[in-house]
Amino acid sequence: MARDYKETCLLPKTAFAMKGDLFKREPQWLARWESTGLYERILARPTGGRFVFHDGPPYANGHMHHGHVLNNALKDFVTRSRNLLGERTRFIPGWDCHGLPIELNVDREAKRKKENVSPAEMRARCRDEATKWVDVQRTERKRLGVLGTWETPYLTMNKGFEAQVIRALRAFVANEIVYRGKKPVQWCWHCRTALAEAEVEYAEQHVSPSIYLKFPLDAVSAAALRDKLPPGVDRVAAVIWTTTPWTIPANLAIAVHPALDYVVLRGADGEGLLVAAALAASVAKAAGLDEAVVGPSFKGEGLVGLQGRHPFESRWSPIYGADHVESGAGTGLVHTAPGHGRDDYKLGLAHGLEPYAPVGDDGRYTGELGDGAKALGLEGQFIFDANPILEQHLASLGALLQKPGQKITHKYPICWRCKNPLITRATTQWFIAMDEPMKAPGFFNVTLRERALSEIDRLAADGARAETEGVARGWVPSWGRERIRGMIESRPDWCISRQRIWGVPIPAVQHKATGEVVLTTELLDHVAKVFAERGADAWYSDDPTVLPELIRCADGTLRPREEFARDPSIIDVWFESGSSFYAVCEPEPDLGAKVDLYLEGSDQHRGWFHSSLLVGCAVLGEAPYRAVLTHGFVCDEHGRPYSKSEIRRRQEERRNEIVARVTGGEALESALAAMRSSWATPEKVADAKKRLGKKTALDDVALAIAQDDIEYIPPEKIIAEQGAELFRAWAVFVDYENDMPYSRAVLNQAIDAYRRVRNTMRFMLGALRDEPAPLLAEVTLEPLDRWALVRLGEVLATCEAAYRQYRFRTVFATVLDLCQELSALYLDASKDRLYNDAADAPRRRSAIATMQHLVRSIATVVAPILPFSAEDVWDHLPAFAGKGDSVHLEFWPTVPAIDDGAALLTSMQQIGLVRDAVFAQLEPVVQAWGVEKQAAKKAGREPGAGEIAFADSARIDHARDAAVTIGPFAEAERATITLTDAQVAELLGLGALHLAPAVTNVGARRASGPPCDRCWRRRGDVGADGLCPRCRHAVDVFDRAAGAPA
RNA sequence: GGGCCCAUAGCUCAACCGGUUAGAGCACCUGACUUAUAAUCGGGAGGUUUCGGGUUCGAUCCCCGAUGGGCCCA
Repeated sequence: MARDYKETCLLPKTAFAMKGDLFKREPQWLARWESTGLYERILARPTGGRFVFHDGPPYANGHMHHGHVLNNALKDFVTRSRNLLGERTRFIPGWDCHGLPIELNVDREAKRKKENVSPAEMRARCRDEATKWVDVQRTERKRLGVLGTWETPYLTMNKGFEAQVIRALRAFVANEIVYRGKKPVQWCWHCRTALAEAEVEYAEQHVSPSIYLKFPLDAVSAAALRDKLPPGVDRVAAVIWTTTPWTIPANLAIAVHPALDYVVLRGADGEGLLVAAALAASVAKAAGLDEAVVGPSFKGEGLVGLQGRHPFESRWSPIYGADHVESGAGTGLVHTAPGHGRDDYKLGLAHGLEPYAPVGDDGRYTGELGDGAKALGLEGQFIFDANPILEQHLASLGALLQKPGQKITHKYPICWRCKNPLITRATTQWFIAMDEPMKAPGFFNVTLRERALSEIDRLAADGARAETEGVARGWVPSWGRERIRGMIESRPDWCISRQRIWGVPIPAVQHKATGEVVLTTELLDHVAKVFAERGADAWYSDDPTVLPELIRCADGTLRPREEFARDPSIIDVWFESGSSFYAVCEPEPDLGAKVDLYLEGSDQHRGWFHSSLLVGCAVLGEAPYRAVLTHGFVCDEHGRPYSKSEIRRRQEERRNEIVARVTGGEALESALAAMRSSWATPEKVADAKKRLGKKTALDDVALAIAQDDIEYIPPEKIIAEQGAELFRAWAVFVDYENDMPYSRAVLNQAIDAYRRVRNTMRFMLGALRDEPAPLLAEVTLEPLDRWALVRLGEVLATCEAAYRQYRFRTVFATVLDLCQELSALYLDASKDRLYNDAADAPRRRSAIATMQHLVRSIATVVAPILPFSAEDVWDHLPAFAGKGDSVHLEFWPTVPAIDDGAALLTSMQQIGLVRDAVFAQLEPVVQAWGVEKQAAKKAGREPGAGEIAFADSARIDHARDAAVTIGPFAEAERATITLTDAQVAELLGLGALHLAPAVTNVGARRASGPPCDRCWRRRGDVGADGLCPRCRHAVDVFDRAAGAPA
């Protein structure tokens, strides 16, 4: 019996596991990186440049959700890749700690315990609450593998940060664009505070009253419309439509669009109803009229200057022209209460109307109400409770066009925190003027809005320039410009005050006697110093030294601080986070106020990017960032936002559908099939039916199916069960510029891609067999190896460019592509020399030197994306000169120049064509062999009894048994292939290949001679011992090394 | 209702300026191998580029409109 030569073959050998077991092992790497000070060591490396990245602070409340995790993964890709490319990049994580959600949590807890808490104590509790969540989120963010200064993050509640916020505010004051004014703001009567734009949410299905209300025109006004009346009409009323009857007591005017067409509609009892022509029919319908009889139409400008009588107050509501009036819904005449609406306010401002808002902090009417409303007993009444009272009253006055009690379901603003409906209410607040010239030296009297807009454009222009250099700067993607521009263009003045406790106080003071309010740079300078030492809590202490001894009033007189009271408002948290570049980066000589990159979700065009831009423009005179990169949102496979509540809603929807179909008589299978359930495998259906048979309620079974079908996979579950690396692989597998699909199926695809890379690395590590490999310079490279290195060079160039443009997907896809190509071609073709050549054979040395270089380079390239696995590879990569203890200490890999690189690429391109032709020809043969083998197995006989005929009738079991002749080749084409026929044959896994210009097609026959017992190749040179000379030599070498001849 | 964006194979993504027959991978079907084996290699099928118009010699790409979806606002 022949010797089993398997042990003499140098088969792959490595301790690098096929299975990552990442979830178990990641914490070990994290611990190691921390204990060896990896982050500091990365930064300590000598580099040519530096890159300033600035973390946008997540809110320190609750656990991290998918969006946060994605965002953190992308940020880590940035930090790690810039460091890899030789730009020293720090990552200082931060948290947004002040603000309403935390305060409300603490408040709720205090109320539950019926405690009366002082502001100072309240703030202390809020600080504890914020600290608690910072700790939770820090653990979660670190677990993802994000590298950074986790022990010294920046917190907006830190003393130094608070002081810098005051200094940022100082810059606005110095620019003379901070003012106090009464303006309508979005107000939450429950939380008793004004809300920022970003704090407002919208309820989709809010139910409001819907009333059409008549304002009878005075005699003069009616006379002006005399020739517009339809027959049978003798008097006219303007008709408005509103969903907020509670604002009627504050009505001061009616708005029409000057360019819109209006008509008088004949109402009941000969009353004329003034409405927009386009809406006459719908108003008639609402009023219960059988038909819409109208007079001649006329432009709205003809109405300007007329007036209607308020239904229950003794005053007139003048009609004004306004562009915001629309003809899409309502009546085309808009009820205007300048104290309760933004457009209303603007219109009132233009015509000298007060922002009249007789509603208090708590949403109850105040004594400012008119006599008519007071007579109704509305004073002290909660406004939403007043709606039906008002409606009833208006109906009794005959002022309503429709029957009372009509409702409308529409989208309505609600408080982000308590979810109660918001109201618009004029209050006294601190504002930053968007359109006042900035007066500080160096700001050239440009308004904040103008400066912000010009900065947006400057960034865009710079981005376009950078693009031609293959770098990403400015707005990335470029439509970010359009988006933020629209917002800055149309935004109102910035309301920066909030009537809450947990935040940075607005350090203004009010003179107790005169009522004068003071907010000066002098005052702010003093307070900033105090906050820097003692924190903003000082504002809430009794200590008088928080204020300067003497405070300068507007007339220049200095008054003692005892005469002043401190402003109880705090600053909008968006102002704080918008100042983060100033608080975190500006003071560090290593960083500076100009940040290279901000990276957040596209919602931050209104949030952090926006507030940072405004603060930057008033503090620095320019945008604080050079590039703004945005990502989309995590969605399910239908493109819907991926959140726990959304998924639960869809699960219930699905359950209901299942229940409805089954109770409707449909069989479970067909119901599921009709619903295209991916879940409905026969086994599962059978199981479900069994459960139904056991009298489990249909509801429960259906819900179980739905929950299985539409699965909610929290990020911590992926991380705990599969590893953070796989979440990172997902993040890089989908396109973050758009919405990112997230589901079990997509995750599995990302995991498969990851495995592909991992296995390719594993094979090459196996080829190295845990032994140091020769360096490239120490071997004579085979053409195939030179080709692999040329390909590596191409991949490195692509990946470097991609990293510079934050196209992480491209990096991963390119590496994955290389792995596929190496696996199918290069590695497959190298197996023979790796396994069967003698250990020190030049061909084999060439291969392992190349593979060592490939592994090392690929691990380094993917390290920013897959830091754990890259480190795993590095750990298993045999030592070489200059090898550091972590892949993350590496710089961007290089490849030696390959002289005949271009020729090799051309060759491989040609060989690709040859390959396609050969495999296509061989396929039916191999296929037939497979069929024969299975038939033989079934019949219980040896395969091959019926010979597979091909070409010269010799059987071909495997491609390596085939000797192929392929043509036609022009001599010129053949000349572009710089490899020999034997080399090409090996590359394709063929026994032999002859590229013959003269032949007109592909021909294959069985390679001649018996196969070598060891390497199984038919080369026609097998000796009497059953081995080819190459294997004979290899076995001799092996035996000599083993010291024992067989 | 408004601003910005997205739509290519069952899924995730490609396709330089408008230019040959729209490409990969996964999944699917199928074969090989047992010397990468919870691995690897070969082959196959799969597209009216969401729909409707327009510009052009030529449109996935440019323009207009519709539909569906997202973010932000009202």
